[in-house]
Amino acid sequence: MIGSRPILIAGPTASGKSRLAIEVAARGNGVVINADSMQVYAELRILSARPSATEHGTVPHHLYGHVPAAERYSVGRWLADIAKAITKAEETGRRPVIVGGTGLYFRALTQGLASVPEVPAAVRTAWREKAAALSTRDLHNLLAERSSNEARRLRPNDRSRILRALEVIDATGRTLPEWQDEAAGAALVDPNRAARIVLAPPRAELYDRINRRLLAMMEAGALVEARRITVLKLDPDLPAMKSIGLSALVAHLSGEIELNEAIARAQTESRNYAKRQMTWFRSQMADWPSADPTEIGDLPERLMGTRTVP
RNA sequence: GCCCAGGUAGCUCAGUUGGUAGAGCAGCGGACUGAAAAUCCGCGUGUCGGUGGUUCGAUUCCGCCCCUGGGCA
Repeated sequence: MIGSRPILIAGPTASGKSRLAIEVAARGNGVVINADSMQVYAELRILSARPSATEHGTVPHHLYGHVPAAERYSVGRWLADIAKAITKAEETGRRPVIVGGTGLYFRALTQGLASVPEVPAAVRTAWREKAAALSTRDLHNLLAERSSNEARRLRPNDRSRILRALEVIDATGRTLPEWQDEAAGAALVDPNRAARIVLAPPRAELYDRINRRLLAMMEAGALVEARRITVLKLDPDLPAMKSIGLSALVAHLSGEIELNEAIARAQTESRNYAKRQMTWFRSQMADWPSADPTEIGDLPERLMGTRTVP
């Protein structure tokens, strides 16, 4: 557990988190640390809305664009990375300002992550190849043969969780819930000792910002960025390839759809995502204070204060 | 002006041999432990373009009108 009092800023996409984080870090001798699963990828600067070097100003930023899109990042790797980043911040006497939109990352940070052994790449690859020819139902049946409990726990259509469950059983001989019960990881940050906030703009306002930001991304060169990524010929199954808007822009680049349709699709995906984020924050992080960033008021002061934030 | 095809949910459309209608998308709610910007679950009343007529009953059949698209002039 860390000694200093970190500041945690969560919020849906386009809610203005990064700006707030930079302001707070600049005024409070802090470092900004990323808690967003897509902003870690080097090739996704515009599409992931990663703050640019000029936006960083004089504030140090960590865990932004430090992973090649060809790699498979994960919450486990992020947790290891952020442990180092926090330690480093403390050594230099700076306060960590952890900002992002990935709810799972905040959960792992503040509640710990089960110490499941890493599934060997060979096992993962084997399952991926095997799964390619199988329906999700088939996979669910395979899971039921190995553990009826796991099969019952997961929906028969939930392909990504079913695959993960199969991999874990195959690689470790135990199920995920067994690991979670017996190998609960310690939390890196005690949420009660951190200053934390969930930015929650009114829905209509947020959607408007999302739609406008997509247009701004286009002007900033999102198409060029998308093309650069297609040139890499990466496995479409990689996490970075699931970045919002990427498939729509690629579809346009290959002549399948008009530009305005690609933009509309990317905007819709982004709105859908924001909605899922808000659901997570509401239910999984219900004990976090929330604030409407459109009337930000003294939020930076409250976050920096030593004991005014509940 | 004439001919043809349409006008049904916010959008794209299906359908009702006459008994007031349902898909996809959008939108809304929910789940969530190493792919999480992932993955999954749930939610469908709308003058069936308007107006007359036929009928026990019309969104459905008939007349007229309006609108949209295409064609002919």
